[in-house]
Amino acid sequence: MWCQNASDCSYSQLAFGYDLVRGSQVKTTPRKAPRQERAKATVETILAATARILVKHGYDGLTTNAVAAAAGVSIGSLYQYFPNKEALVAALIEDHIERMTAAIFSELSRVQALPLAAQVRAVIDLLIRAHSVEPKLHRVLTEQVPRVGRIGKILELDAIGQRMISGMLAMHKGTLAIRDPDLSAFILVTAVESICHRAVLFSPERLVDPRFVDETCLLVNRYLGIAEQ
Amino acid sequence: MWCQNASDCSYSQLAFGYDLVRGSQVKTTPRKAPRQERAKATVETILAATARILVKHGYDGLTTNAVAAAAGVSIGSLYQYFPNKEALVAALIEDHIERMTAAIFSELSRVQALPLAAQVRAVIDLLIRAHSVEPKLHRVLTEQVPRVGRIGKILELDAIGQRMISGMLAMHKGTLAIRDPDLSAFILVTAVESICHRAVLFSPERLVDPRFVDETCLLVNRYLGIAEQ
Amino acid sequence: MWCQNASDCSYSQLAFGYDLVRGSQVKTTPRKAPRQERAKATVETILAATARILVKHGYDGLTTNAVAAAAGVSIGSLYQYFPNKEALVAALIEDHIERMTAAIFSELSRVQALPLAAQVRAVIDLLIRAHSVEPKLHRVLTEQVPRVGRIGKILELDAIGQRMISGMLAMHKGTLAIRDPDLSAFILVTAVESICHRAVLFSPERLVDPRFVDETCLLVNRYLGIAEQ
Amino acid sequence: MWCQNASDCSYSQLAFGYDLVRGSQVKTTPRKAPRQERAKATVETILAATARILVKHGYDGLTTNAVAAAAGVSIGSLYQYFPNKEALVAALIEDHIERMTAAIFSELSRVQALPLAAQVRAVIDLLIRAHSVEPKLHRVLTEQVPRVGRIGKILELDAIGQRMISGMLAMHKGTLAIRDPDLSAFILVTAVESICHRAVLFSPERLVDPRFVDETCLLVNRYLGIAEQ
DNA sequence: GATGAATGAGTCTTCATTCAT
DNA sequence: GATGAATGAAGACTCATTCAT
Repeated sequence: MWCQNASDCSYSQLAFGYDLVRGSQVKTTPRKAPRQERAKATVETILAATARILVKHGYDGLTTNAVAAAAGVSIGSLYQYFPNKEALVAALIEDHIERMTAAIFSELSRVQALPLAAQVRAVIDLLIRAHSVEPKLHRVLTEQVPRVGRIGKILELDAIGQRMISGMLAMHKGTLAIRDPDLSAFILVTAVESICHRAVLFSPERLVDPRFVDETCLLVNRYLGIAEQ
Repeated sequence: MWCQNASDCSYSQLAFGYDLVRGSQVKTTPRKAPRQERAKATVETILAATARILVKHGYDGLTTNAVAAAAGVSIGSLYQYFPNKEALVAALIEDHIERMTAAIFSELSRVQALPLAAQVRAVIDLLIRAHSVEPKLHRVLTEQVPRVGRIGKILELDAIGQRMISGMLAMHKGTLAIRDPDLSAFILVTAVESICHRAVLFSPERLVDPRFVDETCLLVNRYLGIAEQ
Repeated sequence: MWCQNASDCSYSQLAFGYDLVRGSQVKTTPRKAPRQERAKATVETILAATARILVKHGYDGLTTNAVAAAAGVSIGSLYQYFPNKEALVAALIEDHIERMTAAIFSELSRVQALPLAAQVRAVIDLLIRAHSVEPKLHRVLTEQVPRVGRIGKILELDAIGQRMISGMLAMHKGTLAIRDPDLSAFILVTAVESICHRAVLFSPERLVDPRFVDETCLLVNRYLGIAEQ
Repeated sequence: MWCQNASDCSYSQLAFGYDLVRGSQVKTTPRKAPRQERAKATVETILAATARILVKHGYDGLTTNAVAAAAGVSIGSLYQYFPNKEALVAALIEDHIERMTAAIFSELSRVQALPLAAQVRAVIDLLIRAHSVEPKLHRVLTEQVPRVGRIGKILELDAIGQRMISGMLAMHKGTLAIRDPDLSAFILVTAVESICHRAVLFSPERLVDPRFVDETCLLVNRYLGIAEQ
């Protein structure tokens, strides 16, 4: 027998479930806000260095000492503002999310005035642009950092998107070929989001081809039964 | 026929750029193949322990000593079969991929005999089943281990899928409402794959709803212009 | 009279071997005396904060930054008055000793006028009161800070006491049942001091029982052959 | 005003109380027992080095790296057997207490057969011998390590002693000049224990003088009303 | 083949102290 | 005088890996 302890033994029998490694309980709130200009600059430098290292060496290559060195700052200074390593990444994520949401929401009201087909295209454009904010960093952040727990924020964004789209679908239920706005929203948001994500990160050459967006619009329009222009 | 068998679509020929962070140069090939039955069992035990720990404590909680202990094996024995830590994970990934591909390819020939609409549904079913093989482990493997480089393998599965679907679309180009089989394959595979992935990992409640698969089929059918039954 | 006043029994002349671990050579003399009223207040605040932290977090929890923060003073200001961390504790000890000795010596002249048996009781009362000055702080100071070297001062108080008592015993040698005043002083001071110390710190419930002091007097009186009243 | 926060502000008002710095919650149980002879030797060496450093540099001079170096062992080896620094000290204390109690209890039955006056002398002799086991280490352990919490063990010893003496006094209540065996036990144990403690640690020259023990016996005998031989 | 004791480079983190503003 | 940003030496602890038995 190749198994020692009785509890959830064979890995082929691993229970079905979703809570992975309970989010590290470490507090990641910044230790103190920089008051003087000098300090603000220091914090900026540190975060920039963190991003650089994250992109270049991945999460595992991220050490506080390396960050401090890359930032040209003493390790002590780093810890004046960030209580621990995760806090660095958390701050970066916070920042990144803010930029992405800004990229999206700043345009959103303008989009809502458009006819449906134009809305679809506009949203896809926005998503691509949002994913293009700092693609390399975005990739590391999404692929390697779920441990920080803070990544939940990114998932929340998806949830928000789903709710918005769901609401919108419900509004146009009469005109659209759908039954369950919620379900359709899940499918659409997931599909479009991951198409944009992968295009930006793994097939940037597709982005220059105008047919790429066209085709993605087609996917959505045909599914919803929106007349193609 | 758009794909003969699993082996000639071998992902070892694909060069899709998934290697992030200069792939750790560490050799991960098993140190020696276990000859005796006893040795084979040992290797199994070790891999099972690796999976258990990975699921329970995440990649960061994975230590060779912990694996050895959990496997009830001395650390020395572990290193007899695996040259380093990465090799453990690599072997697990290899294993996992094999199971997933097996889940898919074992049924594929049967699928190819079906009419188009039925094929779509069958493939989606297969994908869901494949993602359900070991969901927790699958999640850890996809979310936390891209560093091993070897994880690219999992993503390459997508590339295989794209080639297959692209070939299939090209074959039916006349009947389908598409222009660029390659582009459409990218869009479809990405969309469907991520829908299955997220459903299995984050919304398992959706899986029990039969409308979920229906709706995903709709997405594909409408996009391709396949008549709904 | 066996002791004129506090100052001529000054413990600065005693050389009782209490210095454990080569006494840290750090100078602990205050950096500069606060001239202005405001500065005096600052010093007070800092010392108060030091005491608070010492009591709450122990010697190991005492950090200069924490003291400054607790005192509502910048770390820079702290170093304006105290050259280093030890100096903080040293000042506190100085302070504490002064209070304890004050508690004792202020009453001493009054005590010396009493008959022997009453003197014994009065001294024991004084000791208890002295140990009760700031019991928590006293405990931290005696249990955790011998390293500062300066703490020896607290122990030297015992030596003062021994000299005083030795002198007194010598004076009454005729009437008392003792042979070696020095030896008897050592025994008595050690015994009574530790009884008071432990009662205050570990068995405060004993203090409210009047028989506690009675019994301690008995120990002394019977040993010395003083008639019980 | 020199005080910032309202809660327990002025240190002259510090509340009366006895729980000092809640005992560090760190687990100090040895990480694994050494199985091979080689390992046992390693553990011994490490503890010996710990004692040496403790005596020479005090608790604050005790660093795990220093211990490892002094033991001629890698830092890793140290951590194989001791989960943290406190564990080192805890083990040492455990050891020390065992030796002290052994020194006392091995003789105790023999003592109980003696007449009262002889018992007193015998117990005092035992206490002195117990305190002489490793005086320097004993001093560091009692003066500087209360933080480890484990020191509570030493206090427990006192409590045990008090109960024993209390019981004994109760038995002879008729012959002895005492009222409250419990109170008298507290006084006697505290007095005699600290006399032995201080004599051994600070006045070893007294130990060679036979009158020292005589006089300590006198203190006890006269207090209890035991006839001097 | 198996064992597990030993290794030590490498990380995170703290905190006393300085010094430019 | 006061401030608080910056420093960096130092210390606790981990874990992949080796190797003598």
